[in-house]
This record gives sequence, C-alpha cells and structure tokens, in this order.
Amino acid sequence: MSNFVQKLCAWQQAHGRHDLPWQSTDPYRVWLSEIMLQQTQVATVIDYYKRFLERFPTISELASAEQSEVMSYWAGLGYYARARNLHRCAQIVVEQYGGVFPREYEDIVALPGIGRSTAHAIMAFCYGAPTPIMDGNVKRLFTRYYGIKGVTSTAAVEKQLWSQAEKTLNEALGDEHTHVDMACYTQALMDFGSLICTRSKPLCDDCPVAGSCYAKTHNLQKELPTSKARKTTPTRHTVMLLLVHDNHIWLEQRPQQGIWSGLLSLPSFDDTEALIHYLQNQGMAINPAKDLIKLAAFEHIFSHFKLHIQPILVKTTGAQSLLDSSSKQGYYHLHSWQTLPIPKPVSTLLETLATTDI
DNA sequence: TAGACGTGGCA
DNA sequence: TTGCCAAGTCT
Repeated sequence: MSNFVQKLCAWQQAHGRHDLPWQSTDPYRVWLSEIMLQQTQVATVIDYYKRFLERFPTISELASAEQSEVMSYWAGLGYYARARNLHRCAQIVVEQYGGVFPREYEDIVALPGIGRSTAHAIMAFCYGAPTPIMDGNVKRLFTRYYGIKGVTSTAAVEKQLWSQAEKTLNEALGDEHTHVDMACYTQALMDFGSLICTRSKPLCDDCPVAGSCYAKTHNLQKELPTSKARKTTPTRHTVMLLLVHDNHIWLEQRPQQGIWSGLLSLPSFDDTEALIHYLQNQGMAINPAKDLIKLAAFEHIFSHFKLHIQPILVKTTGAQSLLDSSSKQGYYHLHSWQTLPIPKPVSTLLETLATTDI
C-alpha cells in the first residue's frame, strides 16, 4: 500500500514549496535551515537564514567565528541554545571530519543540537537516505490519517508515530514498482502538514488521501491530534456595568446562547472601551475619567474556566428609561431584585452595592 | 522523563 | 488577555 507515499509525492510536485532558500543537497545549508526551523515558522526563519548564510557562507567560516558574533546573527530567533550548539557543531565538523559534514546516522545524531528527526531530515535531503522524519506536521498528518489517538508528546504515542512512519515508508520502498524520491517525500510531509493538513480547518477538499483518511472518514479532524489536558483553567475577562439611577440598577437579559443564558444580568463587555461605546449609544454624555468608577475586581470559577470580572459603577441623573416588560431590560430597584433570576456572582455584586453607600 | 527553552501567529 | 502551537533537543 504505497499509494500514500506516491500520492503525497505527486501532490508535492504539483503544489508543494519549491523555492525555499535552503532547498538543496548541501548539508551545511540543509543543516542550518533544520536548526533554525526547530519550533520556528518558515516565514520567521527566511530572513534570518539569508543573513546568517551571507555572513557565514561555509562551515569553516562559521567554525572560526567568535561565538558572540554568531549569537548576534541569531538574536531575536529564540531558543539560543540552538545557536551555541550550531557553532560548536561547526567546530566539531571542522576538527573531527575535516570540514565535511558526516554521512552516517550515528555520527550525525551525535552532533550537538541534532536529534533523531533533524538527522533523518539531513540524510533524506542531502543523501536521499530511506529514512523518515517526525515533526509537528508529520504528527498531525499521521494521527489523523491513521487515527492514532493520545497526546503526541508522550513516549508511547511518539513511538507509535515513528513506527508508523517507518512502516509507511518501508512499504513504499519495498514495492519494486515504486520509486521514492526521499527529498521530495520528506518535503511533502512537511509542506502537506503545513498547507493542507493544518491545525484548524484542514483543507480536506484539497487532500489527495482524504478517501483513506481515518479522521476524515470518522469526522474527527478536530479531535486529532489529541490535545493535551490543560493544567490551569483558562481565564476570561469581562467588564460589568453597574448603571445606577436613583436607587435603581440597570439589568438586561443574557443572550440565549452562552453562560447564564436567559438570566438577568448586568451589561457585560470585553473591555472598558466597549462599555463606553455602549453608554454613548444610549445617548449618555460620559467623561470616562470622572464618571467611570472602578470597583474591586473579582473572579468567578466555572467548571471549565475562570471569569475575571471588573465591575464599573456609573451614576446617572439623566432621563430614566422605563422598565420594558417584553425585553425585561430596565431599571430595577436596588432592594427588590432578590427574587429575580440573577447569576450568583452578579447578585453578590449587587448585594455589596446595596449595602454600600453610593 | 517532564520541564525548560524564545518568539510570533492565530483563534 | 489567555492559551495553544510552530521543521525539537537537551537535561
């Protein structure tokens, strides 16, 4: 079943990226790009790569440079151990291999900053070695295509993925009717993961292997790869308006969708900016510096997230809107809202307000 | 082996 | 603003 490999290679030739500045069989260029691309997006790397290569055109020139100068060409890229390892690696290649990048896997993977995947990538691109890579793109593609469940960073799933990658490749290589261009296939895995089998909203309509894809067949594109459990509950922020008029508080009914659906609550906004717009739309002349009184913020815990609530008090003496019984929005007396359907944190807030001197 | 390592894009 | 992730490796 080497169809997968063949289809991906065909896709690569037609739709893949062919103009990246490091695409060649020169180990120095490939190695440098692989290091820069670790956990870093292509768009970010391109300029750094060009500048770096211009200053250090060969491994020997890199090896003989001062570390501080090497670092200066890396500044801003992040993960600076990569640059230190790169420099040290260049010196090792010069000293131990006469300036010629090694060809054997054991030698390559022993170099600083080069792990299993990078070593395989260098060998596939430069030497056409029949060996698979395993990066974020391949993980996403394989978990979906083969329906591999579980968090991909765990040892067990990682092992499965490598094993599947080898199996897939070996089946193609074992088929005497199939020629596998390793550089093309390796680039295909990464381009495909980055351009078609994307994290969110994968372009299954443009996918040549969608017909045999587990995730597509079972409609599990969103569930795969399995995302790891969050450690801390996420925090959302909201700003609540306490619009007070003559011992009355303005309440509105929550939308039917989302939290507290249908309950009465204070007008809520993503930020103060939105709150000001709201007041202006109500025809209120607002001086944000003077009329907006920030009360103490607090947090409300839901099952799946924390809500950070910033209450803002606005006292108005302007014309009073009447309580509209159909929309339920309007001014409620500060001492007669207790029987209304109001969410806990809001009633707590109103309680505080009613017993505070305003 | 889980955590650290940087920065930027995206929802 | 927060969280997640991106051509991973090292300790």
